[in-house]
Amino acid sequence: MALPREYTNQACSMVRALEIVGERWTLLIVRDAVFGVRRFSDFVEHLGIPRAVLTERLEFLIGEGVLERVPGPGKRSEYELTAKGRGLWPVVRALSAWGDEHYAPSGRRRVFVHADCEGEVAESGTCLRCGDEVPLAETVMTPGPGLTPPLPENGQVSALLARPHRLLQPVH
Amino acid sequence: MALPREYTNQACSMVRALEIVGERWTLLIVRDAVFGVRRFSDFVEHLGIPRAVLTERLEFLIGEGVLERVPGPGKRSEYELTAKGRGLWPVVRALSAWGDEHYAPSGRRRVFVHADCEGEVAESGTCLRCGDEVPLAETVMTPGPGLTPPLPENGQVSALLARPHRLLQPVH
DNA sequence: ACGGTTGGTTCGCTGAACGAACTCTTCTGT
DNA sequence: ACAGAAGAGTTCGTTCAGCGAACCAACCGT
Repeated sequence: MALPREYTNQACSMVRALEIVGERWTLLIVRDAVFGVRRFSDFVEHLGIPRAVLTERLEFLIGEGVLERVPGPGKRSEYELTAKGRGLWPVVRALSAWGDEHYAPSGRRRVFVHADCEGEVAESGTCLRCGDEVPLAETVMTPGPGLTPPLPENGQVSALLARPHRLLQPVH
Repeated sequence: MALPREYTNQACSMVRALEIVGERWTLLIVRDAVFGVRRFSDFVEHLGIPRAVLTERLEFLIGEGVLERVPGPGKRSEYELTAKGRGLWPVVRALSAWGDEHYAPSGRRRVFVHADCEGEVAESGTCLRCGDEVPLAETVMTPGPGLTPPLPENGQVSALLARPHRLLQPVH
């Protein structure tokens, strides 16, 4: 390919979007960030991504303004979604919904709930009870009937992420 | 990687979804199919995808039940979205919307309209005028202010796709 | 009969992903 | 204060998917 992530010069916004988040691992990193993962080693553990690839992707996403590096406890850096990155939530939700519908034989794996009113968040992003558009920070992830409990060998990040929790809330 | 499109064994539906449509080119093929592209040569022309890769992707998507091969005029085969494939429309819409928002300096490139009532289709997939969920086949793509008119050297498929038309309607 | 179009296949090349090992810094426990 | 562990990457050799140009076979209009 001419340049790594370049597609053709199409006048299409989806092409632009895919040039940012269309590479292997990238959307999974964004999803994990939405779910509260913030540390390098937690991404490595949870995703099984090669460390060099993770380094490159984080750098790239920071450069594109999807993530930003923030100082964590100690001098450790953590990675946090920007507003632009949080704007990818509908993409993550739509993909998860499609996967749930076609590849979850024993029912949905995750159900998202509006924290304020406890209504379920529909695929469109609105609350089925109150009808409002549910912002990311007011969305609670709850395990659905199809979610197999995480095995110990999948590491503790998996276990933490499988517990009901508010999105964007750091797992640690 | 262990297997080509395998990620780790995560109990996550988005991972499953990405194993199907997460590879380079795959979502662009789906988008083109939504926009009415049906022929091998049209995909090649419009996407600039290597023919061998297109062959492999089409085969894979058929195997996964996202596309199906239908006989076209002559003995030519064409590729058509299945119901499962049409279910990816929210993903395409969400990605396009994000791209439009962040990478379209002179305004949105494409605006989707509800054919029946002429209301605009929001990012959530509902019609802003009548409030209904707009099915794919009743959605009309119209060029937005940010759409640069396709150049002749981009081929005639680009030109056809830039004209207002109903989604899923074959371009030829 | 035959030149063009369509729908692929073949093939050598290159670059990205892989994973295991290594480095450097910062905590933590004693 | 010091040893060891953990965190956050870097380095490196291998492998494999994507690339593009060329090739091929069937069909189509004339």
